[in-house]
Amino acid sequence: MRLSKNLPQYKVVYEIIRKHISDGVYLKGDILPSENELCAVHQTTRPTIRKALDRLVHEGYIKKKQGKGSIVMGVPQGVGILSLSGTTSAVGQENLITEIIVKPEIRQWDTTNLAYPLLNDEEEFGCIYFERLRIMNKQPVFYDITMMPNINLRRFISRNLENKSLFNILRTMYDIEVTGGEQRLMAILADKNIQEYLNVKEGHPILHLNRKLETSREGFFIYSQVYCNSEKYAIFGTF
Amino acid sequence: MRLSKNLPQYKVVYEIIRKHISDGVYLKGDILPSENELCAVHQTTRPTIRKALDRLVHEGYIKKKQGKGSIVMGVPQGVGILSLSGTTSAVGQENLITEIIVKPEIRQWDTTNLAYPLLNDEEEFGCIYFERLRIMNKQPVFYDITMMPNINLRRFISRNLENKSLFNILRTMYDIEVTGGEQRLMAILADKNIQEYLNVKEGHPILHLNRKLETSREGFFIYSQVYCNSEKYAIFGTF
DNA sequence: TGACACAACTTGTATTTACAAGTTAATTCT
DNA sequence: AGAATTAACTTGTAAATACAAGTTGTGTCA
Repeated sequence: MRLSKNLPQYKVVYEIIRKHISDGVYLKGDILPSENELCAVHQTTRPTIRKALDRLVHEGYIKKKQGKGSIVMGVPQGVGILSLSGTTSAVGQENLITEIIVKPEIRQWDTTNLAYPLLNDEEEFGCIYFERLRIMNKQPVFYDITMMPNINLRRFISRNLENKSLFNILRTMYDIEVTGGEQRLMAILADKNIQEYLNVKEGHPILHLNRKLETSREGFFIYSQVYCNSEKYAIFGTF
Repeated sequence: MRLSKNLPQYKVVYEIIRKHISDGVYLKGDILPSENELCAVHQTTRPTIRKALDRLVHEGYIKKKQGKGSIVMGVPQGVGILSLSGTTSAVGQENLITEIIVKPEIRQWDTTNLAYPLLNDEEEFGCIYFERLRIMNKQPVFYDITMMPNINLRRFISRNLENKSLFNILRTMYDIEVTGGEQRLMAILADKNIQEYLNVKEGHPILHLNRKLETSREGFFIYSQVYCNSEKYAIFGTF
């Protein structure tokens, strides 16, 4: 895959700075080079640089202050709730292990728990289905079911989801970016299944998210259901 | 109050279009006048118009499509969860009644349930405190406690919160906009207090949000705790 | 009639230039 | 030395211009 995609300049700049922040080249509290310096470095003009920075501001990587500069905030802890960055970065990567309960496989859509109607194309192509369990400090915290249409995702079912996040794979391997989405959120009591996976007793309150994620590929949506034991690890999110 | 605030042009344009959408002048599915037309109408240039539209896109009021135009999406259903638009617009205003449990009053901070440390100034000035109950179709759904520092909010405690949302009052009366925030989210079991207010039995799962909202006024944060009976009205949010 | 090509739209990207406004540190004056 | 001013930064706003790229309907040609 690895399409070298002719990105517009401002996105190139955005990607570079973004990577620098997530790689720790710039640390929280640091001040980025001034816009004029960035112009010089990337051989472009202020509006272009500013567009890149706007995006970083929007996603929470930096904050700007007139007269001062662009202050690095670090990798955002999820926008909304567990949202644009995926579960992995929403809780922090430390001590997080992903266990695959059901490996990615192609099967029919299971619409019983789906809060959203399926599009025709989606129904036709079938779905890629998998279940994962996220474990923090030996304690299972998230149990999630993901479904997405089997459209143009070659070799996906053979990919290893354990270490890399789903969003990263889609981003780097298939040039699919999650651009937004909607979710329904509720508190429920753990059923037998959940009790087992999340290791909780009957009557334990569980956070349930039913989500539909939108991507940069038109008509390609990701459906997921997340069950979370929020007893020790409350979900944290900025917006 | 009512400071006529010298807004920059792009914000003026943004406010006008935003109002047109929330007032129903433009309906969902409509296509906005083209950028060039908007330039003519508002006597400005494309970069300015585009900056206004960018913001509308970002907040979910419109979507843009190259070659086609700007498509109206309607008033966004909350960004993240119950977030930038406040509870009122997150669940839709139909059949929503707000009952004031504790009228706004000035008191000391109650830090027992607060997940965030207070700043010195905030502690010093004391806090404006109130509790509200949101009722949908005669069913109590949200119970929320709000605290904010008592800084430069003249006459706030005498304002009527029942019909207008807190965010609207802050926006129109004090020129304070909520720009973002962070929240912790968990599922809990209703305690005695919650059982009574939300009219649920013991052992009922409740959605609990502990939030710190950031505003356009530096150093002014709003702290709120929301308890939600998500049995019938799952919280819906886009991001 | 049907398919193709084109023209007239739309938004997307990029440069250049200019000035306003906030911050900071050095300099100057008292 | 201390306070006030200033100069040199920073980001914020705005205009004018150009071309690229996607969409749509019109028109022409077969």
